[in-house]
Amino acid sequence: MTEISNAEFEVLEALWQKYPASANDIIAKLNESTSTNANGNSPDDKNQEKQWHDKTVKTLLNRLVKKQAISFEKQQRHYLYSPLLEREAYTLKESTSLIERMFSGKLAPLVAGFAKQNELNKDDISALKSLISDWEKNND
Amino acid sequence: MTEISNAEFEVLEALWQKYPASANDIIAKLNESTSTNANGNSPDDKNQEKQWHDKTVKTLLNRLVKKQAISFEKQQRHYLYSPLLEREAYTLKESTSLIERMFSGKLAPLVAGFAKQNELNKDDISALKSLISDWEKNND
DNA sequence: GAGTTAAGATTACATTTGTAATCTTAACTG
DNA sequence: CAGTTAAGATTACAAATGTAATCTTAACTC
Repeated sequence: MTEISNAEFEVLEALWQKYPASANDIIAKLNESTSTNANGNSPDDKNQEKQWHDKTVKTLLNRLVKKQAISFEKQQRHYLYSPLLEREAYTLKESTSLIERMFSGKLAPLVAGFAKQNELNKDDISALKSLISDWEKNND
Repeated sequence: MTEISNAEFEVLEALWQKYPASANDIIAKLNESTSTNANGNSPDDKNQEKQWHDKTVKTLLNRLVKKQAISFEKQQRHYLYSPLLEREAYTLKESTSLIERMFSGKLAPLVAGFAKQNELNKDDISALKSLISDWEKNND
């Protein structure tokens, strides 16, 4: 399958969150501010969430259809899109590819890089421990 | 700084392995077979290591210089290149970026994805455990 | 039913990327 | 020293990508 570009991935993300979805749903989701807006941000602050132009998103939807990453079904005047690609499958593929390319396929060096640069906190560690103990439960 | 493309990254990899290096050193390193050649592979088997054309590599070296990822010093007729970018810094940046984009910045979900698809083996687990215990030694 | 919208389709266009070929020129060679 | 060579510089060019604008036309509106 063809590669999904970064911009296409963001559109897919919006779709994965809720589907089937119309182009407008997706555009709206992409443009809704993800920042905590409940704290009196002034309108001109630096909350520069990228604004997606509707034509841009439609182009990307088209490309995703061509790449068979999403499908659509006609609904009156507009389409309802759905992902054909599962998020988990995609993220695993991308993760694997990065780890393959930069860490000879080994996960530990990636984690080690994080540790070394103090990018790990207590939560990360306990999450990892819990994953490990799960793994050990299933592989003894 | 500008982004490093995939092909550029492979050239950088060759340079990181040994530098300073001439263009020819780098081309040679890129083209040396990484597969286990000690087992009587026939010459026409499917060991299709990508062959790098020298012009291609030189273009990429040029682009890396422009992107300030590598430097060079003139040496008689040719140049000796060296990385300006550290491998660890680069891989950390890329890892962080991927984790940011697909896992909300959390490392655990990436690892969980691996675990779920049976991409983890005993070695990975013990490497992770060892990283964790190191981390805990330094953060108590 | 005629006119207006608005969805999606098609076209556009600059940049980046992969992949080289050609050009310049300093350096080796006889 | 003149000729040849080979490094790096410059140019090339198609495909992918980000980012839209324009075109078509089916569907609402009056």
